[in-house]
Amino acid sequence: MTITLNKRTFNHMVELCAHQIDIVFHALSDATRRQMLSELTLGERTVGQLAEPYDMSLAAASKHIKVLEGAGLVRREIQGRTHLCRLEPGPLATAHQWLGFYERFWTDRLDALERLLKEDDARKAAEARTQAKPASKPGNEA
Amino acid sequence: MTITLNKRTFNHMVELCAHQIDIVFHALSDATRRQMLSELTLGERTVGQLAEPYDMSLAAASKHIKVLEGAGLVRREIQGRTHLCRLEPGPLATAHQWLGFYERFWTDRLDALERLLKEDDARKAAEARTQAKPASKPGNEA
DNA sequence: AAAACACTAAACCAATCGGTTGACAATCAC
DNA sequence: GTGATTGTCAACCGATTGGTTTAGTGTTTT
Repeated sequence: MTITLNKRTFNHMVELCAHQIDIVFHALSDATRRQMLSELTLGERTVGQLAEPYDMSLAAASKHIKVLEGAGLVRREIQGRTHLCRLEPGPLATAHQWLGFYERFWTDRLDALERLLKEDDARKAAEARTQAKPASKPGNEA
Repeated sequence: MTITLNKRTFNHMVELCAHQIDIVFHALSDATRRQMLSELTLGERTVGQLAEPYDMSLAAASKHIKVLEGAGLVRREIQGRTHLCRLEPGPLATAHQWLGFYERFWTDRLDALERLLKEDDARKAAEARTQAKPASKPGNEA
C-alpha cells in the first residue's frame, strides 16, 4: 500500500524530468509570483490587473507572468487586446506530491517530539510524587 | 493535542516571513540539491559522501549543501574534520502546507474531469443503445 | 613533525535574474 | 483615421547563481 504510493511518487520524480520541477520551484521562489498565484485563486485576471498591486513596471510584471506561464502554473487566453490569465494547478499538485514524499520525516519528527514531551511529563510527575512522598517507590529512576 | 501540532506548523507559516519561503523554494529549485535531500533521506551523510555522485568540484557541492543549510533543510554536525549532515524536514513541511492551500484547485479540476468522463460514458452508452434499438427512445439527444 | 585528509574561503567567470526604459504591435473607442 | 489602451519585445543594468581554481584551516595518521 504505502509502497505503491512511494513508487508512484518516485515515478513522478523520475518521469517529470527534473528540469521541469526545477522550473516550477523556481517560479514559486519569488514572493511576487506567489502573490500573483494567490490572486488568481480568486478568479481570472488580466495582465494589467495582476500587475497593478506592485510597484514595478508593467513589463516587469509581465515577465513574472511569463515565468509562471513557462512553469505551466498559469494559462493565458488572449481576448482582443487584453490577456486573461487563469490558474493552472497541475504543477502545484506535482510539487505537492514531490514534497509529500518527505512527509514521513516531519511526522516522525513530530511524533518523536510528542513522545519526548510525554516522557518529560511523566518524569516531572514522578519527581513531584517523590517530592511529596520521598523514598516511597525508588524503582524507576535515572 | 492535534490542535497544538497544527498551531505549531501554522506559526511556522506566519512566522516564516515570505522571504524565507523564497529561500526554501529556491533551494528546492535545483536538481542536485533535491537529490542530496533524497540521499539524506537514507541517513546522515558527510559532505564528501553527498558530493561524491556529482561531476563537480567538492567546493561546488559544498556550496550546494550550504544553500540547503541556509534554507534550514539540512543541519550540520562537525565531528573532527568531517561534517555530518542530516535532513531537517521542517521547512519541507512548511512548503508542503503552503502548496496544500491550492489543493482544492487541482482536486476540483480532477473532479470536473471525472464528471466529464462519466457524462461521456453515459453519452456513449446511450449512443450504443440507440444503435442497437434505433428510434426506440428519441428523447435525450443533440 | 610531516603528510594525508575533509572541508571551507576567496577570487574569479559566464549565465541568469529581476528590474528598467523605449519602441513596437494590436485592439478599442471616438 | 486618430488616439488611447493593453501588452509584448529588445536592449540594457546591477545583483545573484552555479561553477571553477587556488589557497588555507583544522584533524587524523604515520
